Amino acid sequence: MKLKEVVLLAERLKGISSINEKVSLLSSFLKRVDKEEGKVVVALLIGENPYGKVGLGYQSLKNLLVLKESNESVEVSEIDKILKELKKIKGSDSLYRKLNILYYLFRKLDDKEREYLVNFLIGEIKIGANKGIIKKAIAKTFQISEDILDEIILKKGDFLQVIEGIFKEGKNYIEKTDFEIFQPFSPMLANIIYSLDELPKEKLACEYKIDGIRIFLHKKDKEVKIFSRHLKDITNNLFEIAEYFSEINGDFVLDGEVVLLDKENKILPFQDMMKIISRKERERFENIRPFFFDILYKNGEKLFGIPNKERWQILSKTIPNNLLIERIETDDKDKIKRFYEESIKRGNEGIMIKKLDSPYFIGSRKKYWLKLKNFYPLDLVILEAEWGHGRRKGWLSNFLLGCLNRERNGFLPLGKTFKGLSDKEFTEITKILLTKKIEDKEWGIIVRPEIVVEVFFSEIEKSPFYESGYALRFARINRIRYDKNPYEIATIDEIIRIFEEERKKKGEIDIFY
DNA sequence: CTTGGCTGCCC
DNA sequence: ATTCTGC
DNA sequence: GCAGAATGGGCAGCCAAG
Repeated sequence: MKLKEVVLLAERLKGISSINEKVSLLSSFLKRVDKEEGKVVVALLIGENPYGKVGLGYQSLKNLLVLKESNESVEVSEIDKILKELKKIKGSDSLYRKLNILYYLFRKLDDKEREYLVNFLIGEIKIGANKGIIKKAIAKTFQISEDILDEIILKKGDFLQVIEGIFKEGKNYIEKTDFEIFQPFSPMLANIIYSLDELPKEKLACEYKIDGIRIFLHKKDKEVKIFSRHLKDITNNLFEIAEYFSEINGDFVLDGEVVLLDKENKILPFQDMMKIISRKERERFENIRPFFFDILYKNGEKLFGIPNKERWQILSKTIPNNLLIERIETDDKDKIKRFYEESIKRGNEGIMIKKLDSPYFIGSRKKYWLKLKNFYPLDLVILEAEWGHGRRKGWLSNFLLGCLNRERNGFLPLGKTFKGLSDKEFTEITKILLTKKIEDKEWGIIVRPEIVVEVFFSEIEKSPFYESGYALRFARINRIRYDKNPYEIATIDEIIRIFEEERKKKGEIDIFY
């Protein structure tokens, strides 16, 4: 199979909107793909390097795009080899050596192939045929039911590994595949809600939502491995937890969240925690603290399918109780409200709300888990706006927000947001902002600070980048305040006040014993 | 040896 | 991580 | 109801350049 054929297919897929049509085109294409090439062809289509990220982004690769066009044909198996090679290159001059390999490859390609490969390497393939569509096509090609395929992918946790297995072994692969301990799987995720009125009317589990790092802890005999939300092995970053658990009875897989505590057992702010935890080498930290809320495997038995309530009971009997997340089970909305308020008071992000009878759905965001998070409103002004890309082409779609400075005669930046506006509002705000333009830039425009927007955000962080010294976390625009002028917006003193109050709240936390 | 750009990965 | 949109 | 696209702040680590 030639690379050119894959690129051509991708181009055709881009132009098709019907899912069925995409699937049948893909399916007839995949039938022509050799057993050994299956993995790399699918990898090219979904834009995921089977050997992992190679440390090259657009800035490093852009020069390869301007080479003189050629038209030799390159086999996908050659691409496969090169991807493997790139992954191995490390150390001094590595950038040069990587680009050198790519240079010899790119010399043989035409412009379309080059553009495609660059997008592939930086993880920006967008042809409207991602894993979901490929899954349907594979199911059709190999006559496997979609549900079974789903199950296998979730159990193995690695999409391309499953694709390779199916190409090489067909239906036999399906029969012998099952969940194994130490093999990470994607986390179950939650949908956001904004008010308790959105709750289903039934008895529910509510848990504190702590602002830390999601972890999966696998243990068998004395061996422990810890994985992150994106399946990275972070055992070394959390060695204290691994050591602690290796002495606990039983084999199991746990789902939880980890934070650091200061000397008074208060949770450190997210930024401070990241500074310590993400270091490769660091001193032992006594107050590293995991909280667990789920168990998916115990002593040889998989627990994905049993109800949440039962998993919680098993979890309670498996680990020391002070490592369980704070949790209540109730159908009383007032109780939930008080639980939420208490969680916020203690400096947490909010609460998780879970259906008691729901299984653990690996890797999917369904309605069985909900999250309710705290946020603040502020009126701010737009200082700059950036042109959007892709489906946002032609709109100003990313806005630098500012607050008033102390003397009330200027504005200070607090970070950007691209969230909250509908397509219609983007059209509208683009028109308005263009009338306020001071200066054209390659990336967008600088505007007179006159458009006031109401912004919701979850937290204020210290910023080493923005002039104000602060930045908003998870900012989104709630509405355009046509009624307000820029001298009525939030001041930097207000920002600092909220920041300090938040930190004080963190000081109030004491759920440890 | 220091600085700064880029990447990957936390949220 | 959040948000909106198209299917 | 879900997947996909567009894009946020900030950290450490790695490498290139000065």
